[in-house]
Amino acid sequence: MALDKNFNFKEIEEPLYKKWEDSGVFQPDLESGAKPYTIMMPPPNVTGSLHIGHALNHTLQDILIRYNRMKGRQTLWQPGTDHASIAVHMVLENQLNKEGTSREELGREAFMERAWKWKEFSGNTITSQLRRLGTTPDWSRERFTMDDGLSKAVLKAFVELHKKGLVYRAERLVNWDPERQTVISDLEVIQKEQKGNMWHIRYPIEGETETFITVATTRPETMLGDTAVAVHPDDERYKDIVGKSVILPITGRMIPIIADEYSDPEKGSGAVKITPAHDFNDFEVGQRNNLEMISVLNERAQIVAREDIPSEYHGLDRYDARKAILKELEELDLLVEVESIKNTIPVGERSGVVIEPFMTKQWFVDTPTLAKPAAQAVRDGRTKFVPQQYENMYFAWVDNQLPWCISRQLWWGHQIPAWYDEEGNIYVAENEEDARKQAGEGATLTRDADVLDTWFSSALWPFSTLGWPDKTPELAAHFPGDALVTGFDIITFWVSRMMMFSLFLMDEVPFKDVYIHALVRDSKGQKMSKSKGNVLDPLDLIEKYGADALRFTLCALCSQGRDIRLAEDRLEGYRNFVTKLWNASKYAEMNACEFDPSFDPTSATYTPNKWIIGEVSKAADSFEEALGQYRFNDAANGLYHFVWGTFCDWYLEFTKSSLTNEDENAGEIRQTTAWVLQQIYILLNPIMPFVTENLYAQRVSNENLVIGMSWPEYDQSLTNAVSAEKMDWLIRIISEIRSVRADMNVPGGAKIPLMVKDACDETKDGFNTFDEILKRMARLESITFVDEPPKGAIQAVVDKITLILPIADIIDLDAEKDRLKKQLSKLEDDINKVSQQLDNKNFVERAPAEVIAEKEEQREAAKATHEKISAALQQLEAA
RNA sequence: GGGCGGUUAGCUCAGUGGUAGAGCACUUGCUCGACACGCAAGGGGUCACAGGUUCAAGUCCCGUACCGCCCA
Repeated sequence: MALDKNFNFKEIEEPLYKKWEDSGVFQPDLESGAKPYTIMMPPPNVTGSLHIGHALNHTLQDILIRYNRMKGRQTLWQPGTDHASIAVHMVLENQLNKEGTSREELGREAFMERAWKWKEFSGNTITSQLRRLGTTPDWSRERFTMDDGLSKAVLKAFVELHKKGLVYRAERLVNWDPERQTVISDLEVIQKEQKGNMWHIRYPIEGETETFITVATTRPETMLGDTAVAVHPDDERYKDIVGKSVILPITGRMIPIIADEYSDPEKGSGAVKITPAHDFNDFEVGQRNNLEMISVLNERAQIVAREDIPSEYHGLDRYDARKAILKELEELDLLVEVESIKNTIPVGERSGVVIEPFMTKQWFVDTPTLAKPAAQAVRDGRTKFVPQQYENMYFAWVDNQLPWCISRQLWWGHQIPAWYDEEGNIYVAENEEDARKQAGEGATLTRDADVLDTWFSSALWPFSTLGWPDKTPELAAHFPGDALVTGFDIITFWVSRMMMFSLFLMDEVPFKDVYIHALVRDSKGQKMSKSKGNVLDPLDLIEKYGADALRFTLCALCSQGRDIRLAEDRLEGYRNFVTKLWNASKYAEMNACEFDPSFDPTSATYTPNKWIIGEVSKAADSFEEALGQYRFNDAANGLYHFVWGTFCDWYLEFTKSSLTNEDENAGEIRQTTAWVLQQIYILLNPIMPFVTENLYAQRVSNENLVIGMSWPEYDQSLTNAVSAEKMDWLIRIISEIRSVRADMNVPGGAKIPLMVKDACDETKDGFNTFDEILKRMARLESITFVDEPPKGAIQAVVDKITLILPIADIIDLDAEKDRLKKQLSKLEDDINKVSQQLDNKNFVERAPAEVIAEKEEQREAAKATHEKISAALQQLEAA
């Protein structure tokens, strides 16, 4: 069966993937006793669909997994998705809104049912898309953060943390989303810059007439909750009034003037209003000064009905209240100035709603305590970041932890395992029965209605997916993992929390290496986003160029510490590479290069064969070295260069005519060609699995899948320096002649004679051995050895010999003279440069001997070439 | 404001103290029996700027400018 004209990826990818999946190789053989290799897939959001960032992330993981599987490791790539509390709520509540109902109307149970149904329906989108990429996680072990097992792990972790006092309930100021009506974490709040106003308001001082203190604020509506005015203790202007009170306008409440370093004398009037229940900084001031905390906004960010707040404000939305208050202040002649400023406002990452600092009772994790061992583990090198510079980002976060608020006023998620009795006592337990035991007979218990932050369950991922808290064989084998592959934006959300929870619950780091890859941007360096319309959809790209091309592109562009700018022409280039490999295989097929399992590469005798076999082993070594250091671009480019630049451009050309002429080397060449291709299919398989698997099946054997094969190990003797040197010489001779011909505009088709001057016996031997190759590839009519060049010939120097092309009649002699002069001047520059160094006493005294020797050699070589070229020029000028 | 990264060919980027590299683009020439998604050859660089260390700096150090990111 002959190969098609091109690789028809559209028809081949899907059935091939099925073959892989059905073969069972994705699953680790726990009985094998082989050294485990484990990667925990960062669980994509269950609501999500595949974007180019996922494509990069999963391609890199798949390359590591496929490679290590072939290396014989017991490989587990653990896949799954997380339940994305807030995102799912947003989807479902939008649906309910459209239907004219709400989750409250529906009730918790019915809502959850609906959420599960929705998950079953759309939750598989991303996992099926990942299959299109050709990724090979163990789908049979796919987990979801709300599975029974993982939920059990969440309960266990919560209870364990609570026992040690590392989970607790407290009243604190938190980030509140008034639309979603839930707490969100610091990390989900984005500080957005905007144009705003700074309103300067006068507060009358008690017991004095016409004396005011002016405060400035960007949020006038919170003044209803002011409980102090603060001035700097060193501020002379206000020295006398510290300790007095101001009459808070509109409310008539008396609030003290206090001295606190928080207020900045340089800013505005130097006096600042303090609203501890509505601002994080003011909260701190309040704690320091024992101030009252007055919440004036409810959970919907509406003004509450307090006695000291005039009733017309009750129930007003925060922005309506702002307008009304400003109007009233103006009427009272208390608004002295409105200043236009740039300020930042906190916005919910997902909802886009302005976040409100809100006083409420919530559950917290004592992350400041948990973060200490997590930081130490990286400082000790038990977990390494690659590239290392990302450790800074990790430390910046982990060393400056604030308690992590983990309760969310949502339903979709893990309900907090805490029960309250009628007196408000708290019982934390894995189930109600245990809680009841703690509470004693007759207590009426109600469970906390809130759920946990999704990241709480994700933080357990490296061991909860393996069956923890049970002691399973997979947990024993595959924890801790080897590598975590993720983007830098997830270091804080996820990496640090896995570190903390893993060290606390498992007493071990969750993974040895954290490889942080780049962000994929568009060709102009802009972040891809739907609103900008510059999104490259990986599925479109797969449709257009094939999964192999996409995978190879992402791998080849993935250099460390830089973002990836992805343009479609790169994909085109690597699609061409797929085609190149295809055509080389087709060439082999047409020339009857059939794979011979009995072929022993160490037995090859023909020099080009020995050479290319050695090059295979070098290419494999570089690939392994690069991958070992997570240098994906080097890994990809090394193979690219070997396949295209070495094997196709040189080896196949060297050996072509032996095959057509059926000379004495033809047999070994056929074996070698087929063997090299077979090796290429294997070496390239981790990056380009589809085309290599397909070619292997068609051209080598379809008995076994490449995916399950062993990574080749090459005998050291295969890298043969002597043949490498010989072939390198041959390549340089051919390149030099081709270059001179092109420079001198010798017609491509013209066969010309070559004369060689100063050839030693070894060189003559080389010319004789490769006579046919030289004549064909350099388009030569004849090769002869001479002592003196004829008049008016082109000359070129390679090593110690001079190549002479006596074609005076077809070339422009002046152009040739110019060419030689240019070469001479370049050589003179080189000689001067090196001489300058060699003449420098300091250099000769201090530089290492081998460097000096190298320079001397360079100078000698340049001088020798210079001499030969000057002779050529003289000879030409004499003509 | 604090921190981190970047600045190398037209573009996108490698580069590990010892004479600057790749891919794409560009120019020229090729219906040579695998491949025009190709072959061959070529042009193109003040390595952002200024200073320092060193026998020797794109590479190490300091500063400046600009770009990007993270944190406040």
